[in-house]
Amino acid sequence: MAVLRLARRLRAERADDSLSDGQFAVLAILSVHGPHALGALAERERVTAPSMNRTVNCLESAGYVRREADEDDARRVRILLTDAGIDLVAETVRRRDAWLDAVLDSLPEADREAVARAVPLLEVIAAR
Amino acid sequence: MAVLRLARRLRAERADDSLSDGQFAVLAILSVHGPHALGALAERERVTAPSMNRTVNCLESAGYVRREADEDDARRVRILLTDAGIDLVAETVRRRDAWLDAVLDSLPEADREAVARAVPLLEVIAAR
DNA sequence: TATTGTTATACTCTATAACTATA
DNA sequence: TATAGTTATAGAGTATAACAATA
Repeated sequence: MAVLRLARRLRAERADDSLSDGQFAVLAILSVHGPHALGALAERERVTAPSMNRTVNCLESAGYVRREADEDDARRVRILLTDAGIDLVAETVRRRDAWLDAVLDSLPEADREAVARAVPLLEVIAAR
Repeated sequence: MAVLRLARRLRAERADDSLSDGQFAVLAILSVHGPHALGALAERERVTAPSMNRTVNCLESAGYVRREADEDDARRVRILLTDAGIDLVAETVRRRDAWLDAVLDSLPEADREAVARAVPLLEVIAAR
């Protein structure tokens, strides 16, 4: 329950309220893992290709991603962040970090260490 | 990121795939905090009254909640879990616990303790 | 013939506005 | 007149089915 509640709180801290969670998730993937084909994005987010196509269209209209032709296979497209997309991700990370920093600063040092020790374990659990 | 990912993984462990996250959240509230008026449910979940009304209608049709007239104020309704709703919450909790138990069992004792120490801190952080 | 991306269409969830009944 | 709940209608987001281009 604590994890579900905190996730909800974190999602509220974003840099552009006009974008949905799913749209942000795509920007985050592109930021961390680099350019993707449409199908690869759909698979990572576990949505259908048409659904991801719509999400990418929205992000493209907003100027946060662009499509490039794939050099080797003309059927495929490369979807990548624009400069505006890179900035938006950085700003959102900055806001979340700022919020978390403020909360963590209010905790005693021992509690901060306890949280820090648990984070890699949560990563392991989520990966299962 | 770890929290967001784990929350997503946990939401996947449910006892009835035909119900949405929002519908489950209402069952969880009724289970933990008892019967609620429609407006109180809407406020807790931060959705509008019409939206919550629809959610409650779905849960009522599915047989998981029922409406009772409020004794003191004829405008209000009491929304509460049916026996089937109580069972569904218990089964979902059981499944999530079983999944978490299996994952935690694979960790060394020191890691389990580290996770246990962090949980109340995540509660505190999420409450901010 | 299979694969990648796209378009067409429908369904779910949420929202705002308007309505009913009680206080 | 204000409040609690409901109904009517519209806007996102996702899904399946069908289509176009390429391998």
